[in-house]
Amino acid sequence: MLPSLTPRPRPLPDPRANYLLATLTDEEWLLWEPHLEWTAMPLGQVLYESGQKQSHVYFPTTSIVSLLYVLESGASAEIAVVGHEGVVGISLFMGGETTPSRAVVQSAGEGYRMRASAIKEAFNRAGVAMHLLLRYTQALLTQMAQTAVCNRHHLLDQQLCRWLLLSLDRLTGNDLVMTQELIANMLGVRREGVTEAALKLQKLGLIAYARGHITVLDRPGLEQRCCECYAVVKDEYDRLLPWPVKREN
Amino acid sequence: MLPSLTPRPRPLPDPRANYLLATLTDEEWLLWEPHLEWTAMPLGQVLYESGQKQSHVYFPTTSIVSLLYVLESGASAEIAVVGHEGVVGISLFMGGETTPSRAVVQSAGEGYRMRASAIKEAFNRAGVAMHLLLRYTQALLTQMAQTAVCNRHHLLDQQLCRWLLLSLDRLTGNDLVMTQELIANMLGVRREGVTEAALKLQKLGLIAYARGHITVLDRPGLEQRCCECYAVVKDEYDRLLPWPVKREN
DNA sequence: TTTGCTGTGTGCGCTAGCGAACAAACAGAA
DNA sequence: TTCTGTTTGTTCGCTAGCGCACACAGCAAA
Repeated sequence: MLPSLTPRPRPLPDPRANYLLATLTDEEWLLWEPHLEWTAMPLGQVLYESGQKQSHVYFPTTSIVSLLYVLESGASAEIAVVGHEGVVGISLFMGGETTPSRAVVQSAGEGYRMRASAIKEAFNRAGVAMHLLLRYTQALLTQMAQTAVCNRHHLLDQQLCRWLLLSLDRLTGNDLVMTQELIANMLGVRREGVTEAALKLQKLGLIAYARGHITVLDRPGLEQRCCECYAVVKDEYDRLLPWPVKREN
Repeated sequence: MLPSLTPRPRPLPDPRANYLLATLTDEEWLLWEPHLEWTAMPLGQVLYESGQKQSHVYFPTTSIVSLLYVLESGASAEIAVVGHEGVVGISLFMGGETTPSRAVVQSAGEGYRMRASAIKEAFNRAGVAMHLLLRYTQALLTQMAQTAVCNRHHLLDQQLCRWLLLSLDRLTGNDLVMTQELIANMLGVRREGVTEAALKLQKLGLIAYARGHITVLDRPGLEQRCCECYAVVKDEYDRLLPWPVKREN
């Protein structure tokens, strides 16, 4: 499925399908470009493990990555999701080197990666790129905070809607390849709970579910059924990470 | 109780009771010091409102500040707590200017504040101070993430322990001035739930509770009864925000 | 075809926490 | 003292979600 085996002189998929890479100034881009390495990101790949030193940051283009916390008990919960709008591995430029979370590819696809040393150097030039990365970090922070509140107060149905919408925003098309078991792990709930919630949505005609393949049929309906959390996060991403109006890449 | 009414030529309480201010290099300190303004932080004071432009950052010294999310329904939940180890208002230097959360003084005390323009200027010098603030931000991020997981998976009893310990770490002594009603708001649960949990801890001899006044009697016992979340966050703070060994202020 | 595996649907009893209503203890003011 | 408002304790029915067990459907390999 992935064209990773096909030899190509220069990766065809545009690195600048990633928002952060796309909105670099031309000058910055010239400095970044040589350090970017195309990489396939297959489902389940662990980009970094909790507390483990990270060698690269990843800029997803067509993939989605989940940031997961895994508890001693084995229970887990997603704290944020990263797609083509962001970067995985912020602790490298934030200065912590590691974080107590795990990053797993939740939806297979592609992306670009950059060595730790290169991103640090780029960050420490302290230019527009740094401020871009910092604004992204704040957006991520908002997502995490909203997840915390959502976990506390909202029904599983609503959380599933939020999760579907967040994932959908990071993909092209209306399809998700994702078993209920995996969704349950992400949301930190039972698989049966997801089955139940998904059935409700299906009966409402909002989604169609078939053995690890979800199709969203009625996005507005999904948004309506969702808790406010999705909108808050979305608005904050839009606010903090706007597309420049002047430049056209 | 607070000496805010006593006229004083220069604030006696040391600004450098705040970790971030304390670990500035001497050169940085000279630049920061003129911009720091002593401020009383009474219980319940709102330092910033959700989505509202912030005029200052606050460096608590003897106070504790809660970062709260308030939902449309009126329900709320604390996503992180800031004391003498940190700063309130990171969105100012992160570049977002605002965040969708609210900052409320949870435990009365004092602190220092700095105008938005001054902190931005200090941050944009891109020196050690910037990296210090960024490491703090990462620590805060960890706290928020852990809160999200804790909200999902742990019992109220354990969460109360976590909350007590996190608060205690940010104060001197073993006393907290805090009604169960307020704690419930912070944890995003019912007041009755807190009553029940607090009674359990009291019967175990871990705390003593009396009309808005908690005394921790057995801290190790509290830590033992707590979920792992407290330790994870504590370790991460210690790792990211170490006291310099060479310098002695 | 059988076998086996992976997903999904269902049923059941159980529990933590909710919502609401109310009682009791306490503190400070009149 | 009495009054009043605040804080804490207690009860009761209710529900979302858990843990467990199991049925069944789709699919692929043997």
